Amino acid sequence: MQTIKDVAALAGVSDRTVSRVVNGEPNISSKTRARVEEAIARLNYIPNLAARMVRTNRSGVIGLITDVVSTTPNSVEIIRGVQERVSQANQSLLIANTSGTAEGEKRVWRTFQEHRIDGVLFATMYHHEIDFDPNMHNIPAVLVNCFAARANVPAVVPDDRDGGYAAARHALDKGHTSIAFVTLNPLILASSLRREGFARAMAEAGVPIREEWIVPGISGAIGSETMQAYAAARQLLDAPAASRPTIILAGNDEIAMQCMFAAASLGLGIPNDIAIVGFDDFRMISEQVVPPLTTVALPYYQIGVRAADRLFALLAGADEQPTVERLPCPLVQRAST
Amino acid sequence: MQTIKDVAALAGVSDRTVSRVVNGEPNISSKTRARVEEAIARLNYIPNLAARMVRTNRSGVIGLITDVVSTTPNSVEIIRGVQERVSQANQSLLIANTSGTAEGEKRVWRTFQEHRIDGVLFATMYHHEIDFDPNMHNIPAVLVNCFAARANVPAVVPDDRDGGYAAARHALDKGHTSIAFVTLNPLILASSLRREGFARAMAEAGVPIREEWIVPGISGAIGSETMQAYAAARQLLDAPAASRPTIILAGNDEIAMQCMFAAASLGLGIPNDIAIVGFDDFRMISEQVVPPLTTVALPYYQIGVRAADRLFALLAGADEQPTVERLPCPLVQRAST
DNA sequence: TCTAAAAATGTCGACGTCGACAATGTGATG
DNA sequence: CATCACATTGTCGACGTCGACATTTTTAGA
Repeated sequence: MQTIKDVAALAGVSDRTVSRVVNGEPNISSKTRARVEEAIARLNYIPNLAARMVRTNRSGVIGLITDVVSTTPNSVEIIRGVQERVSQANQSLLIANTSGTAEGEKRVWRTFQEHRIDGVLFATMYHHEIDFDPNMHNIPAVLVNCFAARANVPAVVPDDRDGGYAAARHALDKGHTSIAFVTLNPLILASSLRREGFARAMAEAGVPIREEWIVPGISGAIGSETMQAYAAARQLLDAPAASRPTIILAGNDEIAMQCMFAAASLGLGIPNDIAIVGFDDFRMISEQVVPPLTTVALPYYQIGVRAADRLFALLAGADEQPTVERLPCPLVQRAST
Repeated sequence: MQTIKDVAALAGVSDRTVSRVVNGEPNISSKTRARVEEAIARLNYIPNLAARMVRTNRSGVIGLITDVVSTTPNSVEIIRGVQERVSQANQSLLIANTSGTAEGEKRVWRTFQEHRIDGVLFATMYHHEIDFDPNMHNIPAVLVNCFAARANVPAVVPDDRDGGYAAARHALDKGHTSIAFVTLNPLILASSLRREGFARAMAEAGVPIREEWIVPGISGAIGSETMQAYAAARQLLDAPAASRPTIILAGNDEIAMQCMFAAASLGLGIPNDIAIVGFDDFRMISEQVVPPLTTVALPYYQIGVRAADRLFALLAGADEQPTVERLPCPLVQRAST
């Protein structure tokens, strides 16, 4: 592999001058620059980042730790968003996942430290609170889709409350007042947040909430939950038109899909007999069900972008106050409402 | 950050001895090793990979190039499989994607070369033939979910033909003879392969193929295709019981899902009135539709594992003959058949 | 006990790059 | 034409590690 010295020899200058050209330093005569650049091109020289790093002690690498997020389809978008910014900043992205185990997490941190990464993004599959001590690893970090319990760590999360509000608001705007809510597992943070937003919108509109129409579509301990949205929806819908809901807000798109199957099994048409609103905007479902699903989009791509931005700001010493940043969840209107 | 010399000083040995301990070299007295290890632990010393690399000229980093694969949910499993092996081998994984553009691909290769990665996995979203010249970049490479047109490059792909065969075989085993096939976009390689497998199973069983029951569920130029599985399935199923198929094989799980909606819209029960077999085993769909979907699983995780294995073999100089390796697509039985 | 082989440890320098500083070239000014 | 400021280029060595080789210590056999 060619080194900076080979280039220097060919161009007839010192290696230091080549280094200056490569790094775009000022005060190079345009004639010299041209000669060096030609030599670089001719030799197909590519700088050795490792050597640079040994010298400068900055790696230009950002680490992304995921619990199992890189495994879960809906949050792959986070990675895309991060990558977008990382490559814009001419840095590289090292991805590792902990498999959700403490041992795995230890291994990952070690790898990152061996690489002397400049900063870390820590992403989780579910939006939830975690126990994260930023001082433990001594590497600038931004949390993604989660936030720190004790410490003050910058974090970027979806505004689930806002999303729940948007879903309910949409139902109300469409003139519905008989509104059911088939929720996520109540143990999940997103579940309560979305429900809060829902409740606020209902209160604002002065529409009473029918508690018996708020039922879990998923339940059980995390990690071994059961899906029961189909049964729940059937029970809600198996009633005379006058005494059943006219719209179902679903905790996520899978729940919404099961609700659609339930409606179909009862011969109810969507959206005329029963309207349905999903959550997450997981395209493979929301765009492919029949009819396509109106749903609240989780801004995963944007979350990735913002998280990367904030990390770079942190690295640049921009004194961004460490806070939890909540990104809005916009409603995507399709044919199910 | 602590260096090997700090450790050496604390342990009262030479830095070279510490290096030997760190790298597990033989011929170290257990007493010395213990002293060194204690010093390492006490100082929380972590080796500097960049420095090691400058010296040894091996980076311990594998690059994964994806076109947009890291974006697509179903093949995230590839990444998981790769990561499994990479971390087992104590290496790191650098992931980059080309966004599908030539410019992006160039950028990614440059990044990889700057990092002096040891080898590359090149993964694509769709199983298809690509134009890949292994000599161009001069880095050992294994193709994933694609294969090289001209050159002889090791590749790992799903055996779509085998999968099509498995689906048809399953239908036949269940006693069906009125078998319809709602296919992928015919322009896609997987589409023809799956269909070939289907045809072979039918021929072997001596069951004639009804050409009018083989209809595309997706069509249009790649990148701007339209989904029409729902309409296609309705047309197939909107007929008296005697003159309609008893089972539909779907080109993928999304198509299968649309077929299920079509069946429901006609008041047909699954699997009694009409059975349905999917393809891909994309869990978010296959496990959540009602009833859960019998489907042919794409072995993405295994593909990732094998690809990584072959790359390491290549790096170790094991003269694995460069061939396309096809991994089987097992049928997953659920309630839709 | 002595000797040779094997085991354990140390010394030195190079890997490719860039920071610190030195040296040279260039042009403007008086 | 001397002087000075500034632009341009070069020299040297260090970053942290490990390969090559040298030296010292231990072990085994006679």
